[in-house]
Order: sequence, then C-alpha cells, then structure tokens
Amino acid sequence: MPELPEVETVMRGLEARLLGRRIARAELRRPDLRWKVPQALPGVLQGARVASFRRRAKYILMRLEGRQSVLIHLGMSGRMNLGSVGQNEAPPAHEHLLIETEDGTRLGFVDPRRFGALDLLDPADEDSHKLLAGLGPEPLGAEFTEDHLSRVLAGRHTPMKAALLDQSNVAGLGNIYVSEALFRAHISPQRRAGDVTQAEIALLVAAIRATLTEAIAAGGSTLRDYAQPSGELGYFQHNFKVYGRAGEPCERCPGPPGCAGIMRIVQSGRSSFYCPTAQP
DNA sequence: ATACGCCCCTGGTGGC
DNA sequence: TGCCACCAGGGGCGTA
Repeated sequence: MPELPEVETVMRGLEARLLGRRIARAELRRPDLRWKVPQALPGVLQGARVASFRRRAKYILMRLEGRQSVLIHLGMSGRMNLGSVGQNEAPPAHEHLLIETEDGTRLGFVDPRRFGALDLLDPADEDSHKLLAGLGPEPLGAEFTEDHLSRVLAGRHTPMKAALLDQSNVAGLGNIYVSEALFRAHISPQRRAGDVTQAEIALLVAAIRATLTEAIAAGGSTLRDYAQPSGELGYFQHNFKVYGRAGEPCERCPGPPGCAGIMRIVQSGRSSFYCPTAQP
C-alpha cells in the first residue's frame, strides 16, 4: 500500500500523538507477519517512553528512551490506527499489535495481508539492520543526485520501471510514484536504464523529488484502505497523471490521432501506466 | 553481478 | 447467491 509519501505521513501522524508519551500496555496478537515478530517486542514497548521517530525508505523507526528501537513496515495493506483507549469493544479485524499510552491513546497496527513487518533494532547502529543496510539514498535527501542516479543506471539493461522500484538504487519509490515520476520526466517505463541520457536523468531526479514532495503535502494517496493514523484520507490520488488512468487521454498530448491515451502494461508482474507518445 | 519469475496473504470487484 | 479469475501502495529469495 504505502510508498514513501504515505509512510512519511503515517510517521508524522504517530509523532503528533505519541512523541514523549509513555506506553502503558502493548499486546502482540499475531507474530506471524512477513517475518516472525520478536517475542520480546511487547515487553520492550511496555513502560517505554517514545523518544523520537525517523523514516527510512518505507520503514518507520520508533525510538524508545533507553531501549531498543522498533522497526515498522506496512507492507501492502498495513495501517496505523490512532484512537482512544476503551473506544473499541472488540479489537478490529487483523489488528496484530496494540499499543496503549498512559494518557489514553490507543494505537493499532492493522495489516490484513500480513506483508508488513515489525522488528527490534539497535538504536546505536540502525542502518546496519538487515532490512536497512542495502537501501539506496533517500530521494528527498542530499545524496540523491543526478550523479548518483546516472552511476547506478549505467550499463543496466533492466527497464526504467524496474530500476526505480529497486530500493538499492533509490529508496522509497513504489508502483504509483514510479509511474508518476516517469511521466513527469517524459521517460517510458520500458526504456533500458543504461540508455537514458544525462539530460533525462537530470529531469528525472527533479521529477521524483517534485512528485514525492507534492504527494507528502497532500497526505499521500488513498486508493483503497490507506488512511493517515488519524483516519484522514490522503488526496494525492486526484493528482495522478497516469496511475490507474488507462484509456484516458494524456493531458500532455493533443489527442487522437496523435495520441491514443494512457496505456497500462505489465512489467515484472505489476502494472505500469504511461503515455507512449509523451514518454517515448 | 544481473535479471526474472515466484511467493508470501487477504479482500474487493466484476463476469458468468 | 455462488464461484472464479484477476487485481492490489512490497519485497525477499531462488534460479539461470
């Protein structure tokens, strides 16, 4: 479900309600997520004060004062639901982790498909965690440059779609924002990564940054079940230029007969949307 | 090293 | 109403 903008929005929502609070109670209902959740997790959470949050790629790190940090990944269908203690008679379906703070905030981690993950990590050495170690630069950070992108794409035969989904090249893009950024940069998702010109790469770096920044400002995109922890929906989906718009006219082309509109193709088993005319 | 398919899992939707 | 195929914001792993 969530790509970088959604994860960033979720993290900010958690920050607003949990920062500085002490956790009174934690309950792990299902440890069999993408990987086995450490048995120790509820014990680490219980009694801890929430010190800070950080996002890395699509992961949320919740740091606890004087303890291990908690690593959270939402997978495809994961959500964080904030509410008040006592608000729910019966726990919602697929709520695998429950956290209650001393001041009465209730946080539920809900993930029907269970592609999500929860783990503990060493706060002194976060980035060497197995899941974080291989990640490329943050697309909104200073290390994500034209130079970096041209270096990692050089000589690659893989299509641009796959290259941008590869989290070791750039961390945080997913299926939606790759399509959107490629449209913005006028590059076909089918182009061989190694064939993309320097000028196009420069355009692409800017396109990725702009797309993500605008999506964060919109609170992410709500397609099916994504919502901010507060329950508010994202609204960037209204700004999609190509994602989910197969058959619709491309806003950059004058229309038929020059342009047949937006196409949906399948690359490595997942949908890509693009305009073959505007993105040669 | 690189590229590709498969798989994990549940739920919603649309066709017959 | 039921059944079935297909689709979905991710990503690790095994295989050539």
